[in-house]
Amino acid sequence: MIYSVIVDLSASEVDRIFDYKGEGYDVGARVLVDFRNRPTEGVIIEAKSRSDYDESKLKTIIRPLDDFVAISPRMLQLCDHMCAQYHLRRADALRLFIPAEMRGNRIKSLCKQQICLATNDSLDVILNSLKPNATMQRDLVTFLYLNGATLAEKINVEFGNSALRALKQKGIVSAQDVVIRRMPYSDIRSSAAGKHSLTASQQNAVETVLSDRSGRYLLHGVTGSGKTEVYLTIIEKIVAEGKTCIMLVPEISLTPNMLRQLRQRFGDTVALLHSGLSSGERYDEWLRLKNGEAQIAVGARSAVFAPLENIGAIIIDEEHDGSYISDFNPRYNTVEVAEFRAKQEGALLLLGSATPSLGSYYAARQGKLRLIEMPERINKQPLPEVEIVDMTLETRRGNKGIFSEVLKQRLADAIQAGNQAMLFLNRRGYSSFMMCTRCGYVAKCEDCDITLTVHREDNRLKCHYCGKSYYILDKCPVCKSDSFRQGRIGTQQVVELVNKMFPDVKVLRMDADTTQTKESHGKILEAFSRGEAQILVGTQMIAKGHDFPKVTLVGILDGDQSLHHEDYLATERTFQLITQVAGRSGRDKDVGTVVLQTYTPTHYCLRFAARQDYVGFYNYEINIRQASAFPPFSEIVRILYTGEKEQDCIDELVEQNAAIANLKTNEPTAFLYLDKMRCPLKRAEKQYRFQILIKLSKDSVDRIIPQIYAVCDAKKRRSVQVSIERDPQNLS
DNA sequence: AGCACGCCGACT
DNA sequence: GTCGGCGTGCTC
Repeated sequence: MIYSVIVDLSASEVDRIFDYKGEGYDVGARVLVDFRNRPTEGVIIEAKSRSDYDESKLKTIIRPLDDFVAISPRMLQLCDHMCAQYHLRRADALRLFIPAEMRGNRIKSLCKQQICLATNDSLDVILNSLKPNATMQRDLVTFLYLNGATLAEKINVEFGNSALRALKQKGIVSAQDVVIRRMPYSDIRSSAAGKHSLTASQQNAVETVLSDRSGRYLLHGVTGSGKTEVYLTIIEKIVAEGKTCIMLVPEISLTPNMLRQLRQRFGDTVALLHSGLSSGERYDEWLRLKNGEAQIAVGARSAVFAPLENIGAIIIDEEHDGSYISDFNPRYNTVEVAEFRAKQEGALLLLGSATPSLGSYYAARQGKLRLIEMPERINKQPLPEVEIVDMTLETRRGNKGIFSEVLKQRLADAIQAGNQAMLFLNRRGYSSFMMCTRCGYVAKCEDCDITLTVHREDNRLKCHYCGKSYYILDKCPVCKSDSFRQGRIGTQQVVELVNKMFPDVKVLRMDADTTQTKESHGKILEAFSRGEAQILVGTQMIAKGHDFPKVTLVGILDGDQSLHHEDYLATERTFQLITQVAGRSGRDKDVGTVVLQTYTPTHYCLRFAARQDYVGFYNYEINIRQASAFPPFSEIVRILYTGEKEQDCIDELVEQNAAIANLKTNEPTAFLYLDKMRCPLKRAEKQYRFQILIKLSKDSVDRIIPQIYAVCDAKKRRSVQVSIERDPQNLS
């Protein structure tokens, strides 16, 4: 038999099929092959009787790598689809389907010694064979008789090693190695959860979704409307019917919360998959799904590749969230992958959000998704009131600070009342740049075209792109002046200012700098939840999904920040972010308030966000998209050229641009836009960056995309990397 | 990716 | 003379 093998090497030059001889292998199995005289891992993607290659030169597969078929036929199909859709290398796409630790033979099953009784005699018989004064041994035997097999480590602690050794010697007990399953967050246990009563709109949502088990739904529910309970009820129903489910949340930090709720309901049938687990945990959880021990997979975007069969439902919470789009090799869109899998399996697909992406809501309006609205919070709590504060007026009144008078007052009120407040600023560090006041020199990263951010805690300048850190400047390297001006305020400085305003109030900060270690994220949130601090300052990290009943005030310090980017997604993102942040306020009995500070108070995005009027925003924005032919009315394609040699990048770009211009002449109506340019981020991590931007009419995409891929595949220079992004989320 | 092959500059 | 730079070609 001839087998087509994809070798596990990530390079465009080996991204093709290599044929090997062998006998008795399954398609989808991982195998070891001799590639270029070195043992290399690969995956069999096809079995055939003939090869196009000279068959006498074929090598033989060395051996199988696992005792099971790692990738199911359906997953191979998905892999094919993704390679065609996103122009991925096979090896990169295949890696998504297998936990990393399986590659390179790195799996270590956790083995521990287990002790059990070696005879079937009754307890009395065993005890009679022991000396009456051997109390430890008698206790241990009794314990094992009552409790059954127990881990040796536990017995050593409770009964001592000598008793155990003596009993082993006598042949009364025996030891064997057992494989222990590592369980992430093992402290989160199932508990007897009471019956959950649903509100009328939750009930309606559940019934609608379950009415068509292979339907596609968009659940639009305002913040605090109880979407999670809808998800859980649906999962309960689907699992009861013997099917499996995938539940996705936007980021790792939100998994413990979702896991807790799932384990409470479904116990050990839940498996967690995300990159924050230890490698052992991840492998064990993956295997539990693979062999059917667990039926529910929960996790961040990679969990969409959970090795489940017979899937009944795929649920994506906060579907608008940018983290569902992988913008790094391999690039893919989780929602699209989920759609493909749901279709394959005849499963239902449920997208949920308080602020659906424009594309999803448009699809729903077009009837491609069934729209379910949950317009009210549970128990009819009002949505928070949003006050827009015009910061230009504050400045004119002489207030140059970052806090408006209104916000200061509201903060003081909240503290006085013993409530909690959150301050949101999407800029970490102390201040955004350091500039010489005499010559205008601004400190930049050596490897990136990025101005360095001042960090006061460790007194360094840091590049927020590559992470490189530098000494803070005491003299301007150009004109030797020692006078500097600092840029816009970041979260570190906000904490400092709040401490000055309210010296007795405890403040916590949550941003990428304070959440470097694995658990720090949860620790900060728990501390705030327990009331250890009254104010939480943070970046967009604090915007998502967390529920703090005592928060009655949310301050958005710079509502404009993400608004005035020139990319077409800026307003959509700003709306989502502000709505999500505002939704943190007033989740319990007290009405929440939100103070939204901005220099452009009349901007439609902020007006709609302040009223939490998603549909109003949608209608306005979708008109703009239609008028300007931006997605979802077209598709943007970006071809990115990166490399350390600037001229090589330019040469490659110019050649390929000519080829694409050629395509355009043949298909003038397909190309709504075509241009080449240096990227706004000119250089990153020592690599120069250039791009071709293309806007394709929706109906021509499927025809044109393969032609564009072909142009890029004809790349000539080895020093240049070419990557293609469909509907890129950031154009930097 | 990773390695061998092959062709030019600056050293013991 | 030769050590070593990295452009080029190839892997079933």
